[in-house]
Amino acid sequence: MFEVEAGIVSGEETGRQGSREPAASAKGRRRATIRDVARACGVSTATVSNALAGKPHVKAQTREAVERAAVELGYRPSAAARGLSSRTGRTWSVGLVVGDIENPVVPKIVRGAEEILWANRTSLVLCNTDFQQDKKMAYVRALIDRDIDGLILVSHIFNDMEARAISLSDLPLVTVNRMNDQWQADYVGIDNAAGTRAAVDYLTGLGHRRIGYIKGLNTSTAAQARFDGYLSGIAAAGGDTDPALVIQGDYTQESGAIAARQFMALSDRPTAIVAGNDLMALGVLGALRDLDIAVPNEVSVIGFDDIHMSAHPLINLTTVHFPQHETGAMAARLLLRRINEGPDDLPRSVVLPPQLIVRGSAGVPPRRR
Amino acid sequence: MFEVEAGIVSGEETGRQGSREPAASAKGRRRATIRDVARACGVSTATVSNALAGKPHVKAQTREAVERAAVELGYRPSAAARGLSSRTGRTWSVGLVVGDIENPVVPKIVRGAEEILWANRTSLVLCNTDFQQDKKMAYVRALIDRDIDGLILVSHIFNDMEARAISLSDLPLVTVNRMNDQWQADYVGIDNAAGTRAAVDYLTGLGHRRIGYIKGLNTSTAAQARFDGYLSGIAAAGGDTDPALVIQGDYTQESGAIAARQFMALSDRPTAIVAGNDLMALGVLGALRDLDIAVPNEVSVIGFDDIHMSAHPLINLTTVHFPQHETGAMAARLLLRRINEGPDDLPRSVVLPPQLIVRGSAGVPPRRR
DNA sequence: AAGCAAATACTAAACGTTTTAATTTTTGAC
DNA sequence: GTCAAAAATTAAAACGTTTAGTATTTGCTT
Repeated sequence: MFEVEAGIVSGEETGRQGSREPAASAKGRRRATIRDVARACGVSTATVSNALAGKPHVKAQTREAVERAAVELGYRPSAAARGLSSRTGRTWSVGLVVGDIENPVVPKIVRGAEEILWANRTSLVLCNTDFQQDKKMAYVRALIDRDIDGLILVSHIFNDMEARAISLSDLPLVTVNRMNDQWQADYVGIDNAAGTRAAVDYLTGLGHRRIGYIKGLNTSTAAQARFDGYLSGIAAAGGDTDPALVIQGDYTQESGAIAARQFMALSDRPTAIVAGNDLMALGVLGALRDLDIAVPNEVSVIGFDDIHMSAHPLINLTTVHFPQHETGAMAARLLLRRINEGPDDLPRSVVLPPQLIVRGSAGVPPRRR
Repeated sequence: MFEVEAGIVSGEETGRQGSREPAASAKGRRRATIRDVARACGVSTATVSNALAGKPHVKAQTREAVERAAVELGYRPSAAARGLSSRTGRTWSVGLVVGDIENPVVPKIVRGAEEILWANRTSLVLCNTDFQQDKKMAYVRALIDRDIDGLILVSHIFNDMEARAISLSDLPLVTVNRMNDQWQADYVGIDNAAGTRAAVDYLTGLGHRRIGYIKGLNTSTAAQARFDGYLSGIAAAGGDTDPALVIQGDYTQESGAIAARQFMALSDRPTAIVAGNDLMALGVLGALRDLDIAVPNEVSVIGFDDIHMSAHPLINLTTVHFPQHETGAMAARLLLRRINEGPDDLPRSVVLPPQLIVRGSAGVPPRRR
């Protein structure tokens, strides 16, 4: 399946030396500690700590000497020791729990969060759960063991029991894309119902009345809200409420393709299909191409999310834009805020507005035969 | 731009209580320490540590008691304290440095690595550098401060000076996709030259002789190798070596589109275009669609990477498959191996084979006018 | 030249583990 | 019962920081 080649050894041999001196061993120098710096400039570790932290009550001259010695020795404080010691014990790291990093919306959210976190010298521990309960729990436990400062959950929540089991009580927490009725946490997401509603309104405005909908996984509140938007749009326009027009998907491209075939097999086909996300919409487009059904002339298609590929000239999908980058950034901002402010202030919700992006996959319905 | 709604406060007020008892404060119980467990079953911390670590020389009865008390109190060892103490001081976390998490190949690599790391109880600190030198350096420094056990660099390397500056000497290191002549590290990647060569051979086999190539960023050894494969393929088939047939791109879709327009403006157009990656190939396809040039009837297009979208019926891109998941997984395996074995064994290189995936974007060249 | 406050620096404890070396307890043979 | 060996446990010393609390120096006032 693959080749393993012997690599090239560059530079000197790494032979072991007999001595076990802590000063400098065969394999590179031991990392300098604060004590080394203190010793180097004849001063106590406390002074080094204060000097380097920019605390007052340190003579300018001493501070300089310490700083010089620190760079000289290449001293860098150990994050672990810091996290342990300080009364305010921050580890400057947060957990980011996602279901599937390969879902195109996720990297954009991650990127948005990373940007803000990086600017605040906080590092990001990425956890991919495959949407498995136990993996999620195990990951969060590991994160708590690591004393992370906070947690961002993308499309995940905890039920009451889980939250209790991992004694989540005072961990700063932000949920993205998934409302949490049971547990107290900040939230950031979009108005999903309004998004789908805009899509449906656009279609009914074009004259469509028979509109199919492909639902996302029903474990998610977002999926439900998007569906609600569909229902309200259909109701408002007096559209067709045939139950055969709603198919359950699972947010994957394949499930979109399957649903499309199912719709097209109907004796009374829908003239338009709205998908719960772009990935399923892409599946629809693919299936329709395979079936040689023209988009939008025979069937209109609208997605949700506005992933990168939807804008490609060969795809050209009309869709509802979900501000992924901003969502991630906002989640990070809320989290840092809560980490700094403590648990005292009320949980906040930030609801970003979705926006219909009109491209070429939706048009007027075909004339009735 | 967005609405901020006051959240709903659930449950009891979080008013401060006067007392400052360490036992149980207003904001949830303090985390149980090993000392608490020890006290709870009248035993020393050393015994608790040994019992929980499954060390020998602990009476079965004691072990049971300790285990019971541990779960009872919800005791979980602090990772930070662990990393600090133990002689073998492992933190069970590694850094993963990528240039751009939004590039579709990256999440798959990340996912592959995550899978292996998770199975080995190691967590993953994600760093997104935007390919900026200073951000890369700062991130790595932060990682080293965190005492990570090892580092995976995706499409990044260090030059000698950088490596020295962060005293990288004994940090287990795996580079992905980018050979490193100066510094000693494990490597995993694919045979890029062979990949492009296969693509070019396929095209020349179909009769193409005038084949355009869009190079990736020339800072990368992978980009160079892919280009070398093109050159050797052209040479082997006696193809056209017009320098106008090679255009420098930057791995983005936009640069692919620009290059395509440039090729099509030529008086003597190429009959086929090979792109250094799929993203640029998608740009080519988009531009050709905009120009109303048929693929593959007028121009054939081949990409490199085989990102998810390339398989979509509307894209249907012939491309060279780069085993992204396996690459990430292998990188993690190599890293864990080196972490466990220590720096003594020779650096290894794993070279995975690329594979030409024939889809619909390449065909026989149009008949000469 | 003494006295005193401010400025500076230091000592020691704390953070939560693991590990070493020492100590106590148990076991089993005589 | 005695004693050595084996087993179980423990006290104490790390690990590398930060931070109270305390001690020293400095510089100014009388």
